[in-house]
Amino acid sequence: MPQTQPLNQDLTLSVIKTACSSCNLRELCLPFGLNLEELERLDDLVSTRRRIKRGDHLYRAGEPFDSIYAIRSGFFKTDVLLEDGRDQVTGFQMAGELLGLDGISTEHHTCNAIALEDSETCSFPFSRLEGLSREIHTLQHHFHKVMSREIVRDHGVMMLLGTMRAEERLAAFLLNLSQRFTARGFSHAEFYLRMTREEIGSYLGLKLETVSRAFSRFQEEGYIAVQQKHIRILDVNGLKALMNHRA
Amino acid sequence: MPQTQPLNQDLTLSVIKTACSSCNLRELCLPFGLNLEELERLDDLVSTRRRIKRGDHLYRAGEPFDSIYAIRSGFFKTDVLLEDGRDQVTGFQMAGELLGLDGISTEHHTCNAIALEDSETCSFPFSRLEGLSREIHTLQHHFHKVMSREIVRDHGVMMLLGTMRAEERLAAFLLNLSQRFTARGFSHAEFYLRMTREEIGSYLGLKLETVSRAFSRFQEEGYIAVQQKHIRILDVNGLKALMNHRA
DNA sequence: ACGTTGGGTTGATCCATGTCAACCGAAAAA
DNA sequence: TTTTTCGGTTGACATGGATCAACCCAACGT
Repeated sequence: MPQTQPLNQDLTLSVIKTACSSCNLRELCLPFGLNLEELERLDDLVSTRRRIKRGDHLYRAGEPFDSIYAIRSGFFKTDVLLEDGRDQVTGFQMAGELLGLDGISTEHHTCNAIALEDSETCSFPFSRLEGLSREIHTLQHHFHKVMSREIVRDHGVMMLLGTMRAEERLAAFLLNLSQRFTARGFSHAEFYLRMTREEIGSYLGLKLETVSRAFSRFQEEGYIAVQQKHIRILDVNGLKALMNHRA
Repeated sequence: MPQTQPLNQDLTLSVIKTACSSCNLRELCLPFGLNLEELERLDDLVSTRRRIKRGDHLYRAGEPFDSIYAIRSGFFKTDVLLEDGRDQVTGFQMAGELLGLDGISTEHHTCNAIALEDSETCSFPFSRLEGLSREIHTLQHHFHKVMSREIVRDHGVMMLLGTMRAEERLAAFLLNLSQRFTARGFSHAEFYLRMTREEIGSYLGLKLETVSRAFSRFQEEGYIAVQQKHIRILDVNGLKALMNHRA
C-alpha cells in the first residue's frame, strides 16, 4: 500500500469546516506560502465544497465562468470539443491542482471538466479571489505562478504532440504521472490509471490501439508491468532513455 | 497597400516619450480598458523600450525572468528546445501581444523569443506590474484575462496538433493569422509571412516539405495565391470548409 | 554581372500510425 | 448464474506524412 494521507487530528472540531488552513494539500494548492492569518482570510472565501461523482461534469464548455476550482480529492480530465465532433483531452488533473483558469479569458468556460472518479472540489469565486490577491501579495504572486505553470505545461504538451513518436509520448506521460503522484506522497512506481486507453490516446494525439500496443511493448521490454489500469514502473531509466534517444 | 497605422500627430513633443497613453496599440495590449490617470501610472512603469534586430533574441530559455514584454512593432517567434536537440516553435507573436508569461512560473524563461523582423518591445518589470495591478483593479483583471487567453490559445494548438491533418492545420494557421492581422487594421486577405516554411512546420508539427505541398494544393484549389512569403487569401470559406470537413 | 546561399518546390519511396476487424476478459446488469 | 457491455489487446492492411534527393529561384555579397 502506498502511504495514506495523515488523518485530521481534531475531527470533532472540524467536521464541517474543511478549510485551506486545515487542508493537507495547502502546500501544493492555492494557499502555498501563506501565513496563518492569510490562510484564514482565504478560508472565508472558499464558499462551497462540491462532490462530483465519477463521470459527472464539474463544468461544461460554454457555461458562464465565475469560480475557479481546486481539487480536494479525486481525479479529473478536461476536454475541448470542435463543432465537427472531434474532441481532445487537454489535461488530467489531480488533488491540489486548479481547474477553470481557461474561463477567465472569455468569462465562459472553454472546456469540459469531468470527474474520472468520485471527487471533491473547493470553489473560489474569482472576483473575490482577485480582491483578496490585491491585498495579499503572496497569494497574488502564487496565483500568477500557477497560471504561468499551466502555460509552461501546455508548451510541454505541444512539444510532445509536435515532435515525439508514439512510444516517446507514452513514456513522457507515465513519467509525468509518476512524478505528480510522488509529489502527493504516493508511490512513484505503482499507480492506477483513472482514464481509459482512449482518453490517454486523445491526450497524446494517438489512437487507442496505438496506446495499447505501446503499453504492450513497454511490458515486453521490461520497463513496466501492466495489468489493466494498474501500472508498475520497473525501469524508470529505460523510459527516460526512450525519450532522449532521437536527434 | 494595406492600411498603415496613423502617424503620431505631435512628433516634436513625443519623440522620446513613447508611452502607453500615446500608443495606438493600447486597446490590444496591456493597457486595455484603463482610464487616463491609470494609463499614466502604467507609463511610469514601462522602464525601457528595446529594439531587437531580426534574428536576435529578446530573451533565451534559462535566463532569469524579471520582465514581461509587449511588442510595440515587429514580429516574434517563441521556441522550446529539448536536450536531445529537438525543438518546437510554440507561437508567433505580433504587435500588441505579450511575451514572457511563461517565465513567471519558475522565475526563469522557459523558451526563446526571437525577432522575425526588426522589432521594438516595451518592458514591464514584473514585480512592479504586480504592484500596480494590486492598485488598479482593471489592470489586474485584464492581465488575468491575457494569461487565461494564452492558456486557451494553447489548448487550440493542442487540438490542432492532436486531431487535425496537415492541410487542416495549415488552413487553421492561415485563418488565425488573417484574423489577427485584421484586428490590427491590416488586410485580412493579403499579408507577408514573416516566418519560413520550416518554422511554420515546426509550429504545426509538420515537416517543411509537407507545408510546402499544402501551400501548393491550396493554390491549385484556388483557396489562396502564394508567391514566396506573400499570401493572398482568395476563398476564406474554402479554407474554413476544409477544416470542418472531417468527423 | 556573377556566384553563392538559403529558402522553397516537387518527385519517389518508406514507415509509423491509423483503420478495420476479431477476439478476450472483467465488471455490471439481468 | 448467465448475459451484456465496455474496455483492452492483437493482427492485417492502408495511408498520410516523413525522408531523401534533385532542382529552382530570389536575394545578397563581391
